[in-house]
Amino acid sequence: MEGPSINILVEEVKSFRKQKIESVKGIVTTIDIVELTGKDVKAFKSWGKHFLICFDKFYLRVHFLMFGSYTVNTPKDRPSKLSITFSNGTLHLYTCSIQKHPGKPEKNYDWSSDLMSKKWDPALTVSRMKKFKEHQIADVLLDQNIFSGSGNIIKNETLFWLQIHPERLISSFTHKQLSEISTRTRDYCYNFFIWKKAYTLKKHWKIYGKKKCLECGTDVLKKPTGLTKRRSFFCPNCQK
DNA sequence: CCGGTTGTTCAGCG
DNA sequence: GCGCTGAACAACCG
Repeated sequence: MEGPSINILVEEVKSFRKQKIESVKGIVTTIDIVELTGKDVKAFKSWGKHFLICFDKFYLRVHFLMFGSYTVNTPKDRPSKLSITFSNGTLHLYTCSIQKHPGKPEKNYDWSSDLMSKKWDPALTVSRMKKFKEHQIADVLLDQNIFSGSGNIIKNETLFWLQIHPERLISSFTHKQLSEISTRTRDYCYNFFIWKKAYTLKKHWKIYGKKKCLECGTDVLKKPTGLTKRRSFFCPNCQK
């Protein structure tokens, strides 16, 4: 699950904000769920791919990784990791990593790297990119400390949009190009958010999962690239 | 039905 | 203590 999806989740649970937890259940073992009962949720936040459930003196950090999912109200046909019931509904979390952290998330998170945040800072992003001169752009676009919330779909689609080869090194770009890459990645995240809410995300994929380049008809290459070895889909003709 | 994956963490090594 | 590698985990889709 990529960053924009977490922002959609935050929207979906808006009605639970500032509500008291009536009951909890789940198979999660990393936290003590009993103590959640009766507490008020102060806020739901996101940072990158992290979904944060904030309480007065601590917060829960939920990460959905590859296979995580959630539902609001309608449970799935298997036990949830954690289900939180309020007077007006229940949030069910499945197959995710849940951690409890003391204090406020503001102490641990810097939103200047979060692509979906109002605090996202393009100049800081470019300066962070420049520290990885000999790394491939595809790897840097997956680095959560630089592009918090970016994932493999966002990486591939943004690089195709920019007609950039995923294995190009950071050192091969000018400052202006790095700036362009960062702002387009942010723009793609906003599109992802809109498209996903409209259930038209897949329809907009131009390279991810494709066999032929939609621009020129060339066979799309599908290759594990860089240190991360995540699959890069790219057109060897269009992307330089 | 099998192979692949919208991802991260950690053990083990040199 | 570092950088690097591969394993482990997990559920759904085509």
